[in-house]
This record gives sequence, C-alpha cells and structure tokens, in this order.
Amino acid sequence: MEYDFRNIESTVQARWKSADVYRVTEDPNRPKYYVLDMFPYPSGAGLHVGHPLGYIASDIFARYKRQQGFNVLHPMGYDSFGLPAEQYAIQTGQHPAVTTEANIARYREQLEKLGFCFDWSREVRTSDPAYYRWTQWIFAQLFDAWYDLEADRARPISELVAAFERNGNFGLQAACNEGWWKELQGHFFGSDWEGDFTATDWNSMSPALKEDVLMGFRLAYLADSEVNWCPALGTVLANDEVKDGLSERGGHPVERKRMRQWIMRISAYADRLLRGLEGLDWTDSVKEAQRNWIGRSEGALVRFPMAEGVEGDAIEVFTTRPDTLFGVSFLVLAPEHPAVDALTSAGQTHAIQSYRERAAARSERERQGDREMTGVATGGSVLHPLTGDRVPVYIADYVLAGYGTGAIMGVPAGDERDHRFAQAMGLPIPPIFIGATPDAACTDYGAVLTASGPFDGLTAREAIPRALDLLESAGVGERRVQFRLRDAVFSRQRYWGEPFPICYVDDRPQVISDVQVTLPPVDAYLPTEDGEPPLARARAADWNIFRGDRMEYNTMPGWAGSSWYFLRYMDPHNPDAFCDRSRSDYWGQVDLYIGGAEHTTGHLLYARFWTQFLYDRGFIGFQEPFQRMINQGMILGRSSFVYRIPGTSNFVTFERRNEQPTQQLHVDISLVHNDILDLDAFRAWRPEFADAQFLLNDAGQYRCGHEVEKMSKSKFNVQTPDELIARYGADTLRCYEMFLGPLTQHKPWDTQGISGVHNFLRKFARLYADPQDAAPDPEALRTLHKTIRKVTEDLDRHAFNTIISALMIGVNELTDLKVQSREILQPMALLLAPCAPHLAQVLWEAAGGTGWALDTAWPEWDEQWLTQDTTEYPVSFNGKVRFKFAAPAAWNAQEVETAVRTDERTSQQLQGASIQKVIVVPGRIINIVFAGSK
RNA sequence: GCCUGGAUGGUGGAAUGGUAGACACGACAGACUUAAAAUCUGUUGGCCCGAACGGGCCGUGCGGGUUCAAGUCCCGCUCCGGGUACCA
Repeated sequence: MEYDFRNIESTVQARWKSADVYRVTEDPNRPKYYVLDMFPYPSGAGLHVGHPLGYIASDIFARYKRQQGFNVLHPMGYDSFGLPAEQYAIQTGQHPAVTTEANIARYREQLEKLGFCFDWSREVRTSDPAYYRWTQWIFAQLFDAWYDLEADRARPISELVAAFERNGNFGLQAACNEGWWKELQGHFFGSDWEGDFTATDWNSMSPALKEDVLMGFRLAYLADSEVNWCPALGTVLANDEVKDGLSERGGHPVERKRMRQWIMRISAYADRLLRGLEGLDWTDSVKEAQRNWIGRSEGALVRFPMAEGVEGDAIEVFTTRPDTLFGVSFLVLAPEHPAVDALTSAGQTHAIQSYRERAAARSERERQGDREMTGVATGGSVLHPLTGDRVPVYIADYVLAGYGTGAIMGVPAGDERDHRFAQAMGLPIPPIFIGATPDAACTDYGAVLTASGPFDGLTAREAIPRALDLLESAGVGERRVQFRLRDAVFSRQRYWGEPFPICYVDDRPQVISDVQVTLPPVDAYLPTEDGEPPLARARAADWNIFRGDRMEYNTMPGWAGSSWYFLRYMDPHNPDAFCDRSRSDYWGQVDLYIGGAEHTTGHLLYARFWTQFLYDRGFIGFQEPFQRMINQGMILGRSSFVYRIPGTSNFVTFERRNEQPTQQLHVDISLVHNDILDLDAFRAWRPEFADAQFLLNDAGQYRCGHEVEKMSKSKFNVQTPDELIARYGADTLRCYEMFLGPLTQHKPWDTQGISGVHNFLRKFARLYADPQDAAPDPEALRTLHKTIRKVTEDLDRHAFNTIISALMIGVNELTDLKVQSREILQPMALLLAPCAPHLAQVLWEAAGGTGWALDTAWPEWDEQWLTQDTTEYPVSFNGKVRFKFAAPAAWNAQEVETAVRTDERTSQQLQGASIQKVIVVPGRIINIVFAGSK
C-alpha cells in the first residue's frame, strides 16, 4: 500500500466532516473526559509550528480516551478580544471585528488541516456578543455580591443589606476596602466614630450613601486606586501585565497614576486560592509560582503610638518577626503614607517634600537594580509599645505603600534591609542576638535572643508565639495574616473588549440587566482629546442602549473572557444561561488542561477565582476548574546564517568563515535544506543578492551556520505548519512534533529529523500491502502485545515522544517478520489512530476493519506473551555465574541458559549466598533476591 | 537572593535502582542504478588487544556516600534555562 498522504488526508477529512464524527453530546451512560487547550488569540500572522504542539498532544490524548470508551469533550475557540486588532484598527480604521474574523478564518483553516478532533459546533469567541453577554452577566453577579469571611464564601449583596437592616454592621465579618471605614467617617459620621453603625444608622442613610457604603463590599467595585498607566497604549495594566516597568505587550514605559477604576476583590479569595492548590495535579513549579504570587505571610500588627506633641492615631506596622521588637531602633513609612505630614517637623518639611516628589517621579524601572538605601527623617517620633522609648520615624522608598500597612519597624540586627538602612542613615544597631556580629543582620530563626526582656534566652522560633501573646494581652497589637495578592484592576481604556453593562446616574453606577450592552460603532479607536476611552466617542444614538447620565466608557481586560470559557464549551448556545447546571454537572472539571507556562500567574489565578465565585453562588458544582495541567515547552526557531565579506557580494561557506573577517547575516530558512544553501534561490531572494558570489566548501556546497533563537519574522526562521503539511502531510507533522522531545521541554525546531518520521509512516503503510486472514506467529504476537503495552503506558503517563518510538520498533519488527495477518494489522492500526488518525483510518480499513478506527476500542495487551519468569532457579558457579531457567511457553524454547559476569567481590558473595529468587529474561539478570534480604 | 527545572554520543533524545546510549537524524561503507534521487543492508560513545571469531578497560557536569548493583537514591558543589523579588 503506497502512502499517498495528500489523497488520504483530504479524503478522510472529508468523510469525517460529512459524518460529523466529532460532535459530542452529553450522555449520562458514559463516563466523561474533558481535554482542553488554552485557546489562542487569533493573530494576523497565523500559526507557526510552535502553536500546534500542545494541540497535537491534547488531540492524541482525547482520541485515546475516546477509544477507551470515554465521552470526550475536546473543544476549541478564540480569545478574540485584544490589543493587536485594536492597534491595527487605530492605524487603518478597519473595524477590529473584521480583522478578527479574517484571522479566525485563517486559524480555522490551519487547524482543520492538522486533523484535530475538535467539536467545532461548540466553538466560542470571546468577542461574540452572544458570548460576552455572559461575561457581562458574571461581572454583574460579582457586582451584586460580597464576601462573608465567617462563612468563607461569596453571598448576594441583598443578604448584606438585610443584615445591615437588622443589626447594622455589628458582628459582621466581610471583606472590604482598606481604609473604607475612614472614608465613610469623613462622609457621614463624626470624626470620633469607631467604625460600627447600628440598624438605625443604616436605615437613616440616604439611598445614595447606602450605595456608597455597599460599594466598599462588592466583589466588583469602583474605587480610586494607584494604577499602572501606560501612556503609549493609553490604558491601565494589571500588575502581571507589567514587566520591569515596561508593558508586557509593546514594551512601553508604565507610570503610576491615581484613577477611578473597576476592581475585582480577588484578595477575598486569597486563602482559598492558596488552599485549593493542594489537590491539583499541576507541577510543583506552577503551584509554587501561584503560592508566591498569593504571598501569604503570618505575623503581627503592632501599634506604635505617637510621641507627645504629635497628633494622630498610632502607626500600625506589619511584621513577621514580633520576637525582634526589642531591637527596634526606628520606624520607616512609605513616602505615600498618610501619617507623614503629621509626623514631619518644621525643620524637615522641605527635605520630606522633595524626597516624596523624587520618589513619585521615579518609575519602577529606575528603582530596579538600585540597591542603595535612601530615606529622610521626618523629625517626628513614635513610642515603643513595650518599652515606651522614643523611636524616630523615617520615610524611604524601600517601604511600599501597597503592602501591609505601608509602614515597618526597623530592626537592623534582624533584617537585611533594615541593617543597610541603619548603616546608610547612621542609626544605632541594638544587638539582640547572642554572638551575632554588628556588621550584618542575623536572619536565622534559631539564633538566641538577648536584651529582649521576656524573650531573653529564647530562639526566634520559640519567642514568636510568646511575642504574639504578649502583644495581644497588652493590647498593642494582634496576630495577622498578610497576603501579597492585590485586588485586580478590571477597567481598560480600550475599544476592543467587553463593554460593561453599566451606566451612571448622579455618578453612581447602575447595572443594566434587561438588555445587553454591545459595542457601539465609533469613528476612531483612539482615546478622545480629553483622555476619555474610545467608547466616549460613541454618540448616544449609536448605543443600542443608553441609560442614565452616561454609559461606562471603559471595557473589560483581556482576562475577563478567558476566565470562564471552559464552562461555555459545555453549553455553547444556551441563550438563557452561561451554562446550564446540568451540563456543568455532567462535564465537571477539566480533566486535562494543556497550555504554555507563561500563564501561570495571570490567567490561572483569575480563572480559579471566577470558578470559586460561581461555585459559591451555586451556579456550578466544583471549585477548581483545571484538575490536571501540563505546560508544553516553547518551540524555538533554528536560524540559518550566511557569511558575507563586508562591503562585497561575496559569501563564504560556514567551514571557511574564519579565514577572513566576515559578517553574519540571517538567511531565510526556506532557502536552506540540511544547512546547504540553494544558491539560485538565494540570488533570487533579494535584489541586493542577485549577483552574489560564493566561496564553497570541499564538497562544492555552501553550508550555512545555525543558531537556536525564538521564532520571529525578522530572523527569517519562522516555520509554518502549512508548508510541512504540503510536503509531508499532517500525520507526519503530528508525529514529528511529538517525536521531537518531551512535551514540557523547550526545544529547537529542526526539520532534519522529519524524514525519519515520514519514512516510519510509509513503512507502516507498506505493511498493509496484502493483508491475509492467517494465524499470526508467536513472534508477531509478542511484538504486538509489547507495542500495545508500551504505547498504552506512555499515553497514560503523557510521554508523547516515546509513543512514536514504540510504534517505530513495532513496525520494524513486523516488517522483518513479513507479517500479513489481519489479526496483527488491525490492532496496530488502532494504536496508530491517536497519533496519525488519517493514515490509521485507511490502514484500518485495508486490514478489514469496519467503521471508524477512532471509535473502535483501544486494544489490550495479553500478559501471556510478555510474562517474565520469576520462579526459583538452580545456581552454579564456575568462573561465571550461570543460571538455567525454563522459558515461558510463548518463547518457543525449552530451556534458556544465561551467564552473568561479576566482579570478584560480587562473585564471592554469590558463591556463599543463599539465593532465594532470580528474575531473568533472555540474556539478562533483572534481579537477584538473596535469602533474608528485603 | 529566593523558588523551580535541567546537564547522557556529532545532533534530538531513551532508560519502574538491574545489559547506559532505545528510537530517530547525521555521517561512513555497500547493494540496486549510465547517473542522481528514492529504496534496501551494514557500521557508528571513547580507548585498547586481536589477522579474524572475539575480548578488555573507561564512560551519563564535578566531589563524596548508600547498595550485590546508581544516569536514576542521599550529601556537598559547578554551570545553564525559566519564574520572581527592597513583600517587612
């Protein structure tokens, strides 16, 4: 049977399509399995060979599970809101929806050619109004919810209102904004107000004030906050969209700015997001990255009262080392700390003022790498809560306003940074550890304390719980768990994103729930002259709905739509709900999630947050979206180089490039085969090379140099799947991408090996030249069952690369045995089906199989052909150790003898030892079990 | 700094503590060809003995250890990749 892959693949694909074989429906009688890929952003460049890597692996696994009898959900869609389409729109005026549509069409075409078993009837697009309607709905649910810390779950805001009406806020534990009560204080209550209100207070509030109070509790809330503002992009960015003070996309500078924004109270879920990680089958590194991002630390809140003569409340600091309290020699506040003004003495006003200005002007980037300690004394002091000593207060930018209380206690003997600060400022370093040098901080928890009052003679570990007790009984502090995770800014000043279902009346937001708010047409996609988002350009008449004084002009960030898409696949066309509960109960969690590791913090954290919220509100029945996750590695490009003699059109072959000065130039990899340059194609490539001359190697060829780099257009090393499919077929590409190496590993793309995989498929096909109804011989059966076992085991442990090797060995052995028996050929075709589905279908039929290979049960191996003998054997020693044993029936041998050479010492031990059991396969001792050993 | 993952032939990579280098690429040799391509066969970690059949020694980044047996387990390093940070 010839391997005419073009014909095979187009025919088989057409048959699958007309039979609609990939459509899946909920079937309570069959076990489900959910295999999900991280859906792509459809960029204008189309797919390169790196994109399908994860899709191929998930497709192979989905097909395997299907053959095992599972009802497999394996969908695909597009994360189709995003910046590139909008940037393109700004440049060309082309509506992003049009560009996006064209890009999706191209992606779809490329994906279909690869023969994936996606159920395209379930495709979702985040930019489709029928989809983002439900993104808006989830936002509205978050707006309409608060977090009950006692019950540890989200509840509807109406229940909070009911509680206020009954008891005011007495005894209520709810997640709310930092300093929220302070704001209310100025708003409504007297300045001596303690933070509680009664039912009577609540009931006497105006509706507007009630709204303002509730805003502080909502899970999606409006607040002024310091945001990362990127002037070049005209938008705010989340913390994880900023790298080194530059925007992740585009690399533009980012500055701090205070703006009124929609914010998600993800911090309320910090502890649950942390605990939920324990049960997940993710790699330790991804879990650890999430843990670091959430950043839980246990410690104490300690209050330092103002020294006499200074107005204001005590300064609160957060510390993880309350045991070092007696080593405090100063306090440091973030430059933005609200108490700075009160503490600043007349003489320091100017210095403080200029330091604050400098700190505000310095971008994050400038602070980076700058390890030098700077700071200014406020001139004011606070009192040590235990000793009553005066403690001077400084400001410094190594203390961050956004973490803890924005203030720290300085313990130079016990903290690296405090030590450096004390040295830079010439502050005392009270020794509080026995035997510690004053030249460095001692951060060892096992160090013994001294000069620390009641903690003398204790190690840090022992003293911390006592310190906490002491603080609490003295009423100057309490235990506190602090998280690094901040609430997530949810507004973007962009056009191409989900519009909020929100309008404003008297500057207060109102949810629009009776009609869907869709994106209105605008005449330009830029922000307006006065810095309003592009949506402010929409004329009132253009909105499908215009309510209140104005609409919300911001749109949602990219992660909104991707935080719940895996749920929509379960019920993609439901007009009445984001996903019917019966559907999500059937499909449940994603069993296997495959995607890049670059989303470890952002996407995964947000998706887990929304899933837990939807669970709290009873809309779904599970708390974690992705049970098992595999992160595929990046495929790097292999760039080719030519070597030009500078200033000439002469090019030197790789071997002789060092004979004279040469200049290395990227050359398009399509002009190079196995490192040999196609000279005519090179001359035709660019006009400037038309009359190129070449200095060749001894073989008369021009050899190019190469290097492994990220794939990029400018390096001419992008390999699209299309040309490889045209040349070798989709099955070859699928197998080759798996064969390249472990899925999770970064690896260079190198087409040199692809012919080996292609030959393997041809050899596979040739086996099916003349299938017979003959009884197979034992050797063939051994090969078959060995292959079944290896392929099955590799699939079960997601070792996609060695599957192909196992099949190659199987095919080579069967070819040598000239196997024609259908009894062997049929199951072999089924083993090939997940990896090379088109060819497998044709071979399955050639061997007399009926129906779809992809729906035929996965073969099982029979141990009788593989058994290893593990009974006891006589042992004799005559220079070598010889073992005789009876061969298993399947080997067609009566008795097998094997000899083992050993070193002197081992031989002696073997001679004298009493051997209980020897495990042997032909020619090989697997295990010798001595009597009495374990 | 911290957290992670890794280091095996010319190359990509195999190897539940049990013949290290499977499988593949590349290279070399041979067969078939007028020739090339394609295909097929053989050799291919290093060193050494042997005319040959064959045989020996050394080898998984480095140094120790556990074990009859270590690429694999333990301790201590070196180098490379990824993530992350004045987080109190």
